[in-house]
Amino acid sequence: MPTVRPDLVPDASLERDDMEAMQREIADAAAFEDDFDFDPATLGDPLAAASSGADPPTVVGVDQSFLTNEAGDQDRALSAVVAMHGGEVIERVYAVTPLEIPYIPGLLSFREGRPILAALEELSVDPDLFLFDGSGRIHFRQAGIATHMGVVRDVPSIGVAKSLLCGSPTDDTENRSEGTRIPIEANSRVDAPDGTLLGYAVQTRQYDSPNRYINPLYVSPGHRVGPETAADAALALASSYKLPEPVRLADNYADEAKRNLDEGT
DNA sequence: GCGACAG
DNA sequence: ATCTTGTCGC
Repeated sequence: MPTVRPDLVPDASLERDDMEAMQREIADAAAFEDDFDFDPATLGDPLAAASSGADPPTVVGVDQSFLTNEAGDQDRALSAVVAMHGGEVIERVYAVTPLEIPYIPGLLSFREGRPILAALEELSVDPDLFLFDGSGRIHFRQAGIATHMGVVRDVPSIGVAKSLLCGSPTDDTENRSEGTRIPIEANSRVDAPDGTLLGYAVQTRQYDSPNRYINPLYVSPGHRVGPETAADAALALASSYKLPEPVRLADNYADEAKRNLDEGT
């Protein structure tokens, strides 16, 4: 899994304008349609995959936690990576790297991209698909963190966000039933023609009760995955929880590794 | 000037 | 993201 586009590796020392210019380049280089080798039908049920003889893809979830120094400032990012194959965790790695810039909406990958790439260096298995905690094409310049990382490594990737950065749902997304997907289209805030399909609000889980409900996930193509497949994958990989299993476990692992480091200090 | 804003 | 107890509902 080499870095195919070293020229697009996020550089936190760039000026804002240059970061945005790079994001437009990334969006140009990205493929927002299916282009992968594995059979997407094998994503959900490992049993079906096994009996069909198809080899399920190695799916890698990525998430971050943050470490603070003595002064109480967030100065390091901890990137956690969990690799799964046929529903089983086959590898977990993490990396800690210094943080260079604050969180700025739209420029997340310039804050978290380096730590993520550092963690991916530690990974020994070959990923077939990345799942990131954040947006892909649902982004002002169609280059969210899932798109950025996917293009740099040229690995199919999907963005899974818990809230909507930009774009507009074509319908009410509140309190929908499990399995529902509502299109998210480009609006005036997005660098794409109005109405361009950017992704979906996907309801992976829902309660039965009438007086409480779960919010949807905002799923979008990162690279080499179309919007339908991105939504399909999120639904197939979410078993008992709202988040798809690879990202949920990466989430847990990021917290666990952080706790272990804090205790040793 | 006002509003919106992944993690 | 992170700081955090209790509390509501199944």
